[in-house]
Amino acid sequence: MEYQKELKRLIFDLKTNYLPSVSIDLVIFGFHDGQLKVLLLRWKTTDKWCLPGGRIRHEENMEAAAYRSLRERTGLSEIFLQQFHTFGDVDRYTHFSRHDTLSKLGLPEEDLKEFASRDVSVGYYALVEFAGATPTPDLFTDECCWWDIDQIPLLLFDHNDMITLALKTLRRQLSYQPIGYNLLPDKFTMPDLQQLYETILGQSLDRRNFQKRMLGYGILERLEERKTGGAHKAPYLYRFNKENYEKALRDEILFVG
Amino acid sequence: MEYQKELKRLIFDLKTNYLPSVSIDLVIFGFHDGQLKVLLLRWKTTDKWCLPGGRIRHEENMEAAAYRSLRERTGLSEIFLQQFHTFGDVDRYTHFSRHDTLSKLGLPEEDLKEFASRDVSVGYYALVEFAGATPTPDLFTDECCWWDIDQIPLLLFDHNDMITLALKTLRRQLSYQPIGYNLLPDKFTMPDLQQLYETILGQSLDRRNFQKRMLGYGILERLEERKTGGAHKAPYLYRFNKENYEKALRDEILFVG
DNA sequence: TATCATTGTGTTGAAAATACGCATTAAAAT
DNA sequence: ATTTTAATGCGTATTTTCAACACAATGATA
Repeated sequence: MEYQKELKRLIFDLKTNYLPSVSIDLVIFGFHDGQLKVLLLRWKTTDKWCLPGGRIRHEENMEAAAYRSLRERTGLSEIFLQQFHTFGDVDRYTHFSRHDTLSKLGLPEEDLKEFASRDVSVGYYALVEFAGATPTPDLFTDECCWWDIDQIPLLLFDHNDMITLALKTLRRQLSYQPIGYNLLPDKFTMPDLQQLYETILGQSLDRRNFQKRMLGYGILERLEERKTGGAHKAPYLYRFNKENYEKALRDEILFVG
Repeated sequence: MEYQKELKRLIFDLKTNYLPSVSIDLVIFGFHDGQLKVLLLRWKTTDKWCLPGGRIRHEENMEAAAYRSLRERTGLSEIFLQQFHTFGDVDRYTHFSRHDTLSKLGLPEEDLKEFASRDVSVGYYALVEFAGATPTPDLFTDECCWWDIDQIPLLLFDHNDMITLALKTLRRQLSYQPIGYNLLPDKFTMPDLQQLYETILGQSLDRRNFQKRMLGYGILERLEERKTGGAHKAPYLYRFNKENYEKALRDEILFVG
């Protein structure tokens, strides 16, 4: 059985080359059709979903490990990635037994014992451009795809809690840092940007005040082009001024909140 | 040599009963004489200082492990404790070699190898009442005492960075949560509270506006007593209304910022 | 060419944050 | 005992920010 062999090799690799007791979980946010989405994986031979994750190599910085996992699941690099919390409860595996879940992979009991032991997990959230990502499952999973944030099912482990906290952190971050650089295409309209903010915050904002504030921060460049094709008045296209955008990120200027 | 024996036992205990690869570091803030203080430990037989820390038992929640370490260093429980960041760089041991530092303990080379390997460390910060704490060193350290926040020396490992980030997080927290419950004595004056805020924020605030805002949040109860003894007009004593204080913590109402 | 929904810009009023005035007070100085 | 001093308690203006709303401009559609 080719798969079992590969799995064996993977387990051996994990045991020897990666830090024990610590794992990484990723809440990857995308934005499409006015909806905030999260990338989920379906556990092999089950109908249960979970967050993508990874582990840290012995000679690898933790953040680099998170970026690596992100790249493996989406094909993207150069992405906004932010650590938001580390989860260390013993009973992080409430909804479904971790032992049972892992046994579905067809692991021998000896490996299960070690593998199913308790981990501390560092949570990161990422903001990626929906269109550019190529969702790719890993060896533990059959399927990888986007889910609407308000239609997430009951997930494996404590992953529902992770998404909730990631979103809460993201919303708070919105109040002191700009957002959108990795979520929107290079050129976008003001309504696009506003819809992004509204989706993340879960509330509608006044169109005119929003525009005023955004322009006031000096992180946007208005292009001469307009977005044609849609009905009615054609809106201007904007682009982020990367320099000012990153300065705003550093300085943590107050934003919409 | 009794100490070597005890150290051996400790190392064995750590290897068998605690999670490998993960440690906890604590930035314990106190407030005294108008100064923000941090609790530091002096590494055995050296003049180098570091943050207190600990490890997680296999069947112990991570937060419980942090509380346990906090209790061991200060004698205090029931304390404000908050996770602020997890540090996972490979070269977290820049200023001083981790191998050399650990060898000062008199460890045999075999233990050193395993023990000096790279850890991921979860950082917590705590706010404690200065007067109530009893600083206590551990087996790795000779001395445990408070340092003024602006007189911290070059510390072992990446502990200077940890303090910087903890303080940054604390300052940010101040903008959406009340503070002081575990930093001030039971009864305190408005100037006491203001001085605490000013010290943490590193800037002076208008006395009258500060009072107005604080009273407006409804987390303070003014007592009939006044604080006598000092020169000039005697200020009222206040006490936190625990119920409202904790409600404000939960609701994350906006505060001074 | 008129219609329509949406965009771009400006104005106004309320609310909040900030700056500042002054009488009161308790210890210290005279 | 009286005056002085410096800090407290409470109050009022001023400025700034935020939220609500009005209206002209635009470009595809009918």
